[in-house]
Order: sequence, then structure tokens, then C-alpha cells
Amino acid sequence: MINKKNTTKFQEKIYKILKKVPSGKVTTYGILAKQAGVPKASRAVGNALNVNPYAPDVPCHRVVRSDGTIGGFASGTKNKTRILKTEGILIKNGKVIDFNNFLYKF
DNA sequence: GTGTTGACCACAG
DNA sequence: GCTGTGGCCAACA
Repeated sequence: MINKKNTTKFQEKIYKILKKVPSGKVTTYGILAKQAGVPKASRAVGNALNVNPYAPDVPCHRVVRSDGTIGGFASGTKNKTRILKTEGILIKNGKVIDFNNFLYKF
């Protein structure tokens, strides 16, 4: 269980799901929202990750857009790309290579 | 309760 | 390939 902070139920749901994603894999905002029970809340998911009070616990850098593009990151997309590379995910020109292959299907 | 904003998504041109 | 538009949801003023 996660320590309670200034978070809403929706956010906690997102974090809980995101924690299920193993290293070397990535997920998308849309899928994450779908697992949360609201498939169309992709924007809300991004909003929740932006707050991300559980930064080290929740690998928000493993979340990318449906096209495989990086999308955004609170610490900068440049840093996010670097982390993903460290995870073993190849990134080119701001997009994930073989994104579908690295995509974690719940 | 209303309006604005955002790390989005899909479609049309 | 990119831009514009409409739509979805949650959080905040």
C-alpha cells in the first residue's frame, strides 16, 4: 500500500496500476486510463502523473503516448528518454523503437 | 456550478 | 508529414 498523501482516489488507482509495470516495459496513457476503469480519461491520467507524489515508487517515465512518442515529463522529456534507454528501451528522435514490442499488456 | 487548463486521443484537411 | 478541430476526463480557481 502506498502512503497517503495529497492524492485523490483516481490518482491512487493510476499509481497502483503503474506499479504493476515491470522494468524494460512501457505503457500508454490510454491503456492506463482503461485499466483505471475510465478508458477516455487519458488526459486525467497525465494530470495525475504530473502530480506524482510517489516519484521513485511510480515509474512515470515508463508511460508514453499511444503513438509511442514520449509525450511529456515533469523533469523534461530529455531526461525521460535517457531513463528509458537505461531501462533497455531504444528511443529514436523522441519516439520509442518497437514501442509495441516494449508495450506492457495488462 | 461554471470555466479553464493539461504529461491525451482520434479524425479531417 | 503537420495543423486544426472536437471530444473525453479530472483537478483547480
